[in-house]
Parts: sequence; C-alpha cells; structure tokens
Amino acid sequence: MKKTNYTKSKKSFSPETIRRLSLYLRNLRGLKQRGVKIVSSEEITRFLNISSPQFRKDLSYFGEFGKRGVGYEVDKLAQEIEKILGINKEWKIALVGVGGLGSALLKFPGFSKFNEKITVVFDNDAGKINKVKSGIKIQDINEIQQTLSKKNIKIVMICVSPENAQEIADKAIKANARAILNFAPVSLKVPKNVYVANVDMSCELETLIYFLNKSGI
Amino acid sequence: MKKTNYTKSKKSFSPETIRRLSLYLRNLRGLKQRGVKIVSSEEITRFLNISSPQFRKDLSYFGEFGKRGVGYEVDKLAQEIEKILGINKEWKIALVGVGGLGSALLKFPGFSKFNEKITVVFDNDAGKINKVKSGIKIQDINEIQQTLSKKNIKIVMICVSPENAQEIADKAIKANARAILNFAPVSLKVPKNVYVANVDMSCELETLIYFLNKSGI
DNA sequence: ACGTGTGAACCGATTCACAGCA
DNA sequence: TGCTGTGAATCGGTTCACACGT
Repeated sequence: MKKTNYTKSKKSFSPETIRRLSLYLRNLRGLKQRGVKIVSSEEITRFLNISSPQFRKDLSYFGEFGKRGVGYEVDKLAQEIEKILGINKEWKIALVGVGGLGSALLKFPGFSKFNEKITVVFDNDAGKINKVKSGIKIQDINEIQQTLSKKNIKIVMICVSPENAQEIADKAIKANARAILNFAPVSLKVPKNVYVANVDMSCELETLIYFLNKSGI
Repeated sequence: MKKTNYTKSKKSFSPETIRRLSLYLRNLRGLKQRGVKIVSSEEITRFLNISSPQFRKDLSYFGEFGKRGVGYEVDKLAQEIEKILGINKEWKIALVGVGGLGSALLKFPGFSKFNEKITVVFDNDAGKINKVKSGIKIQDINEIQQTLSKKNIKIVMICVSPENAQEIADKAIKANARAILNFAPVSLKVPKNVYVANVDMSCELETLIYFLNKSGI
C-alpha cells in the first residue's frame, strides 16, 4: 500500500486511536515550535505513556507517513493528522450557558488557537442576553433553532446545570446539532446519529481519589 | 462469598470499572432524589450506554450488593459505592491558577456538594494574591510547599497555562501531592507513585470532530 | 544499520448463559 | 418467577518480533 487512503482503513481501530492521534498532534505542534524537524516514534511517545509500536500502529490505520531508518517529518505528520481528524477545515461551535465554566471556555486558548471556533453563544438568563462576552453577543436560547440552521453549526457545547442539560441537548438536536460536548455532570440521552463526548470532572476526580485512597493516604 | 470485602477483590478489574462506578453513583443519587427505593441492573444502566451484565460484573469485584429476584436498594448501594471509591471521607483539594477556568471550578457545584472540597488556592499573579475568591483567600504559589504539608493536602488541580503546568506539577509533587487533576492541555511527566487524571477538552472536541467529519457533515 | 510498518500472538475486558437465591 | 452473581467464551485492542525499505 503506497497510496495514503483515509476512506478505507485496512482494519478497524478503536476510538482510543483517535484520541491518541489528537495527543500526537499536540506533541508535534510543540516540537515544531521548538524547531524540531524530524522525530522518531520512540521520541514522540517518550513522555506520553504510550508505546512506540502503539504510535506506529495507530498511524498505520491511515497510511504510511514515516521514512524507514529515519523517522517522521514533524510538520508533514502534523498536517496529515489534522487531515485525518478533519480539523484542517474550520468548525463552528455553539456554546450554551455562559456561567462560570461557559465564560472560561469562551476565553480558552486551546480551542480558538486552531480551527475550532465558538461563534455563537446562548443563555436563558434575561440579564445576560444581548450582552457581549469575549466579543460575542449572547443570544436567547430560544433562538437556537434558527441560528444553528442559518449558520450551519453542528457542534454544541453544553455548559448548563445538570438539571437543564437534557432539555438543552434536545433543543440542540432539534436544531440539527450532530455533536455535543457535554460539560454537565449527567448522562445525556441522544439518538444514535448524534455524537456525545463528556468532559466529566467529578468522574475524573473520583477515579483519582479511588487510586489515591487505595494506595494508603 | 457472603462477606463484602473491599481489600482483596476476587479478580483484577480495569480502571474503567472505577470510572463506571462513579457514573453509577451519580445515577443512584439522582434516583434517590426522585424517591426511587429499589432499582434493577437493567433500569440503572438503561440510559448509560452500559450493559446490565457489565454493571453486575463491575459490582461483583467488590461484593454482593443486590437481592436476587429484586434488585438493589438505591440508598444502600450509593453508600457502598461511596465507600469503594473512598469518597465517604472528606478530601481536601488545592487549586493552582485562578484564571477563567480556575475561577469556574471554584464555583463548580459538582465538587463542593459532596466530600471533595477546594480548600486552598494558589496563583502567581501579584494582583490576585491575598484577594478572596469564592470565600477563599488566594495564596502565593511559592507557599505551596508549606501549606500543602501543613494542611496535609494530597490532591492538586492544575489550571494554569500549558507552558507553566509542568513546573507547577513539579512544585506540587515536591510538596507531597499524590494526585493531580490536570486541566492544562499538556502531558505531565510525574513519578510512578503520583496519579494524574487529565481533563482534556480539546482532545475530546477533536475526537468528536473526527466522528462528525467521517459521518459526512 | 536504523527506524518504520504490520501480521500474528497475546492479553485483558466485555459479553453471555446460566446457576443461585430470594 | 425474577433478577443477581459469575465462570467460561468471546471479542477486540495492544504488544511484539521481524520483514521491509532507505
């Protein structure tokens, strides 16, 4: 197989492979910034808790990106992974809920630096609606339907209270959202064609506490 | 095996089991609030994307908590899972970095409602030090060593920029922190006896985008 | 010689079917 | 009868050793 082919991968891979690609990409961007041109699978995985064969296998699902005996071109590989992930094009994101967390995400550099941009913001608090925050005017949540379809936005971040999260998810899906990044600590019920990722801090924290506690203090 | 036994589990289980326990617990708390007394493995997993045998097997690593032919007592099972996770006792947490995200976490109800309390806060910004935020006085990051050992705090949340995160992690570990909840988008290098959990929003988002993109818009 | 790419072997987690008990 | 608890079977992801190409 000489030709890179994103559409039909040789074998099926786990979703973890995709998550790891995202980590590799972050690492590559850091290396690029430090002026590194070539990197081996050994070097790039050294500080990632990932084995180098794992790295090579992850990439192998999508093509051949390295030179045998040499390594990988940092810049080229970064671009290839961006292409695989689909983040070489710009993705518009809607944010619902401008409380503490929502406001923080609006300012979060990790998103805006690249091709993931929060372009519309909703809230249900009359005191916030029409105010401008981080350069974006906060809209009434009831406008979500028309705004999302007009702007063709498919990704929605939910930063509302757990009590309201399901209702917001339902509204977003009715407005044709296809992907939800959920920050509320609840399990959302969605149709099979909608993707949900949960950012679940208390779950992470409790898992951490389990291991800490088990280790004896 | 009639006797519940947390110390020697029958077989080894995956860390995913622990993460799921945290989800079960959240669910049980919700059921309790709605006045539900008894729940079956089928019911509790219905909206969790987890199979009911998975639920039963997860619990089986730690004991027998249900009644055959009946189900599980909601309140009792919640208490048992809290005991397993170790969150039946109070855990003090230090937060480093009171930017947008840090401030949001200070107010986040998901932590403070239960036994996970942010009790000390650090920053390196002279303009913030000694100010009070959400009822907690912000301390100089250079005081982390003495404060953590004095108050015997083992859990540190890192909410600083990716450039500073490793340095903060090093300081925290020197101050005897044993668990790090890392919100900075970098991979931290830590000794083997320190537990790290990453809350990685851009990674989640990019994984979401991959599947969205692959599905065709 | 060196590091990538990958099929095959391995290992561990999930699933399943049913035994066990209320 | 109904639902739990679990050993055995299955499935899938990771690891490994080595062939391949430069």
